[in-house]
Amino acid sequence: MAKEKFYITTPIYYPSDKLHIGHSYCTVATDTMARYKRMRGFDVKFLTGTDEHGQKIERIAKEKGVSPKEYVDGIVRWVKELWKTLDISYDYYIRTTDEKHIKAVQAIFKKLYENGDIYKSSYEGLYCTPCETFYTERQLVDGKCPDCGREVEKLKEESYFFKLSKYQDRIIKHIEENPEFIQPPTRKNEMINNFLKPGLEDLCISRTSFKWGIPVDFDPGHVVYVWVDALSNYISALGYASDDDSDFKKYWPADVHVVGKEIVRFHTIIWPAMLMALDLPLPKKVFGHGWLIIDGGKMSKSKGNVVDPKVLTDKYGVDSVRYFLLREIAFGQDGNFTNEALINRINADLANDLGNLLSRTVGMIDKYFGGVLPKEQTGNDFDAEIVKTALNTVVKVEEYMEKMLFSDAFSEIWVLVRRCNKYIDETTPWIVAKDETRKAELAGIMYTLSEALRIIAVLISPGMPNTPKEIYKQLCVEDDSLKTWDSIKDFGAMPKEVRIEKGSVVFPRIDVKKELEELEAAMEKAQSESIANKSGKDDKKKTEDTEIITIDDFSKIKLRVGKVIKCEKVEKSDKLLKSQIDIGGEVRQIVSGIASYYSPEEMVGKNVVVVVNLKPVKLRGVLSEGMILAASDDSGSLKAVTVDGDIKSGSEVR
RNA sequence: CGCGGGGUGGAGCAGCUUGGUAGCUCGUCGGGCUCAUAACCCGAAGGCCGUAGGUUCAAAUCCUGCCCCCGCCA
Repeated sequence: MAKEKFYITTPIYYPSDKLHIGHSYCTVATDTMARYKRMRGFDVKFLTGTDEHGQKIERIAKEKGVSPKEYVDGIVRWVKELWKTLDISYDYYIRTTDEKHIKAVQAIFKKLYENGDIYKSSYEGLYCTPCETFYTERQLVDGKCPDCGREVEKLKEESYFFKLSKYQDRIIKHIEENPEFIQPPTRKNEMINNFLKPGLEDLCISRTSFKWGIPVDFDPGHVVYVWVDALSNYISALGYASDDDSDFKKYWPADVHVVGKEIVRFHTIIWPAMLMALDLPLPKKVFGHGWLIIDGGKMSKSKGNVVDPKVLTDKYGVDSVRYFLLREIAFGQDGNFTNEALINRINADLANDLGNLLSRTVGMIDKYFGGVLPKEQTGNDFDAEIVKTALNTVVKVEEYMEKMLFSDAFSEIWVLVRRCNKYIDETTPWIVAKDETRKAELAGIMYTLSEALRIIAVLISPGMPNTPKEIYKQLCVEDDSLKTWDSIKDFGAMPKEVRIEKGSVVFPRIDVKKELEELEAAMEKAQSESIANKSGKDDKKKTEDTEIITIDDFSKIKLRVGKVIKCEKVEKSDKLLKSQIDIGGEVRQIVSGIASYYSPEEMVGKNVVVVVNLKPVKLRGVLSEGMILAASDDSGSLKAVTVDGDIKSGSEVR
């Protein structure tokens, strides 16, 4: 009998830069679901990839002096490495620059055009000529280009439009009638109230203002603009509109598109409309997950608070990082990411609870039985409780996994882990071991623990692909049939004569304080590199387009010499120093992002230049009443502006 | 302005759809145990569930006003 299919996808990521922990989060979650479904006997297709066209990439490549393709090739190599590191078991990697994809998109575009779902008109938008980019009113900063700060102008461009409005009612109906379609359900209201109810506007789907895209084959000069290009990946990857569309016939429609909450809209409105226009079935489910919040704010490259997943996996191992992402944050909601939370989670759950349980079990079998349990075993009063808990855990985990509630699933597994630790306390094997006549009883206790550990290993395998291998190794589970999901439906599948092979500690305890410092330093390094690159570029731009100001403008800025009398690190911040600065009869507290360049001790005694009439702000909850001037170059170094020789604090700088 | 999310013991969260003992993890304190990775097990302290009203025999849970935080990604 043919296996039931399960088609699951991640978004295709935009490779304008390296990916961060947020992308990893999404991909790890999708991978976990894919692995779970495979274990449950599904014929799984797991797709991920990259969305490689567009103006931004064209521009970055130009700045770097390489072709767009060369540029994305480099990033894609890096992305694939990252997925390898994180043990992502994708079945296919789609690149929008693949020939297969390009052909499919052109075919789709043509079909939509021929069906009358696409028409040619003109697109009017606010255009920044130097940046060659259109912006919407809302994107503008003070009515100017958000990128370079210059004026934008209204400009018309000839474009193709997709008749999104035509499908509005059908989409509303579909969403209303299929409560499962948008997950979690809270996102549904947002879509309906914000976009569908006010009315959909037709969608601009081609551009002439840049070249790096898929050409509209019947109208040279036009390239397909993001939506049709990117969203089509889910079917082009399956061979839609190609010579071999067997995969498409087999796997479409997708069982679930896992996406970030910021793109739920595209997947629940635009994508369904496109599919309706193509007369194809809609995906069964779109799951919008939340964001990882860093320091209370959204993670973004411009904020410089991007977390590099490789730093973490290098230090703590893949399974630990995967476990943290899946367990700490309720899928579908935003969640805080901090190094401290990561380490605490690893210590508490993995080292103390699971790792230690394995270690003490294996240790006792070794110590009391020389590594092999005898066949003669008797049970005890507490066994029933373990069996009940184990079987119940399997059922609960299945329920949660089906709903992609990974955090709840793991939480449930740990109920069993803790129950096992408690079981050891209850049965006191170290006392039983002292009585030679109770050997069978002791062996029974060890068997129960071993079997429970095997079940735990199977349960965690979708989320943690490596740890089970180590557990099986130490418990000498070689038979693959004991590693399947079906094998944990009954307690006791494992042969009674458990053998063990002592191994290394699976999750070593982490010294929180020491590790936190090291980790911050490592992150800091990775970060300052990327910030340096970025600010270097920006600085150059600024020098070039420096606006001329009058002496009056300049005199608005009050600068004074200040002596740093005290300086310390801002708690829980990697970058900030808090200085008390004497600006002549007044001591100001100023917070500055220079901790990577100066130690607090170095700052004390310096005569720095301070902007004294800057509006006070709170940085990380610490009040900053001014700003210390500093110079930085594109190699990433930074030097505070100091005064040549001694001068009274508070002297005005002009 | 509008829209969406959120405000629950020191921290992070669950509970709210289907009103009726406020739950979990970490942290703190006390105890137990010694097989184990200074770990494990038990117990305790700590919450007027943002705020003001309303509905109800009964509200963290439903309704209304207000305050605060986060996001809005064409």
